[in-house]
Amino acid sequence: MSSLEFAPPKYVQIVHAIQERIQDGTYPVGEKLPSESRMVREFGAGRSTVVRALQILSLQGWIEREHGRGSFVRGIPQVAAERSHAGASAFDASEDPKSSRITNAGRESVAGPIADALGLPEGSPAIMRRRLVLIAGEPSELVTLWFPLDVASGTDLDDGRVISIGAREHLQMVKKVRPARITERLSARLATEQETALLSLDEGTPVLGIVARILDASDNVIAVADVVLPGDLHELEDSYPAA
Amino acid sequence: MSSLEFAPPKYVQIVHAIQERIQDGTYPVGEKLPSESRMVREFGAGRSTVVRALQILSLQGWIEREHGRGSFVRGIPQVAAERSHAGASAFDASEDPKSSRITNAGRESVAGPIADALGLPEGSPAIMRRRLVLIAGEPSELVTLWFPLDVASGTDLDDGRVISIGAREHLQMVKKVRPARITERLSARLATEQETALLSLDEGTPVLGIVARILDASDNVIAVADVVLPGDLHELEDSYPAA
DNA sequence: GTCGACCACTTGTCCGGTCGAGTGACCACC
DNA sequence: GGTGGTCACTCGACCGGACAAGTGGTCGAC
Repeated sequence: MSSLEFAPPKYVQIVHAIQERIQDGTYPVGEKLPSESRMVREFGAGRSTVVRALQILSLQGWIEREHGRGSFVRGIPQVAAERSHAGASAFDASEDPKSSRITNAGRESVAGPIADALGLPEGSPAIMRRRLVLIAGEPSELVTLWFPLDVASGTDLDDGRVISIGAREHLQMVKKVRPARITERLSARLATEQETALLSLDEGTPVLGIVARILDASDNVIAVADVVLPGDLHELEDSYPAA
Repeated sequence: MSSLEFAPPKYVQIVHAIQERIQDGTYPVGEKLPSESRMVREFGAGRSTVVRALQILSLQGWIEREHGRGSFVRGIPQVAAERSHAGASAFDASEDPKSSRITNAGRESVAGPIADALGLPEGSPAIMRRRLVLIAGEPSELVTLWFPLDVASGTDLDDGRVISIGAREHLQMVKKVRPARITERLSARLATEQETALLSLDEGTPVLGIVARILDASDNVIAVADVVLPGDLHELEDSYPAA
């Protein structure tokens, strides 16, 4: 197979060329790019092809286009450091016996924020699956996944044995449900007695508590992830543009 | 002035028309949109104008385009509920005496995470501006803004009097600095003695601690916001797509 | 029933052209 | 020195055309 078969479209080639020149300093931050008509000549392309490339670079944050003035280098866009989305991670994780342990699984009654998150009345039954995440063999995080009965029926989620592919994959495979969106609530509180015991914490240790609802495309709850992160072990990071 | 002067570009009109039809059910979710050439005829536009509109709708998540098949309705994109960005809010807020009180302001030495965040050696001087946020007259949040000396010079930030427009506007006006990006670190910890006193907390109260770096377009730190949210009063919310 | 060819339809890429709107520099006039 | 007009340059919107690549249905041959 000839390498010609894999040539990206011209507009993509222009995007890449300009990105490289910004990265290697040929086009310094704050400076003006060559005009569209110069680029037309340089790249041997049509103007709208060049414009298409420039519009993509503008959308991505590499450059800024000003009507009547030209295009200016903004710089290498900082890829928004993807916030460690604790809820998503908890739901997505595979169950590796080297780094986690299923503490229990089965049918339980829901209460408080979990009942709210599942949209069930207090005391309703749901399927619960709890695991302790270990780092270097030490308890680091407690994750409890909750599933509505109808979602969990026909799966192994209520069984204490390891599902090595993890709950999400298992659910997708067996029930064909796909998560579309996740909403999280996050607070600082003191660890409960149970959490203190399972996580081997000191009495009165502050934790980050995260309750994440895992929703499908129709906004039905397919799972709730209850994540407990001891304050002295965990810090969440986030990065976003200023308005 | 004739209303014609405010007519949006044609491609924007097409975007809006299609959005409305998706919203009112004319184009149901999952169904196929009319082809490009049909739209050319309907909207009396050029094909590339129609394509431009469709590409925007695709980028926004309203539709999905498949080569050789057509365009399909995805649905009304869930606007990611903007996470309450505590760091940004803290930096942006105006200083309204009805809802906040400046507790102190002036030159201080930096230490620990604040020194790190400012990129200064331990013990270096910086300008500090602390305010207590009140809700219904009760202490609710403690915000300490830190500024490098060079950034704060020539401003009123080290003065305890109220800057009603807020630190950010003041800084932008006086020093022409513009924030471009914000990075946050967030943890659960116990309130310090000072925080306990200022916020009228019980001993040993867990708080959400947020240290936000406010960066300009060249990634220089223009401010650090140190935000303390008592756990029993505050909960952060976030919403994001599942991968 | 299966497979391949053909066809109509569809989107993807690319080109070239025109006109409008905006910017900044320069020059003439007051 | 200030103001207004002009000009060259620049990007924004829009059009039309051509060819490539992909999809799905139909039909004929085996």
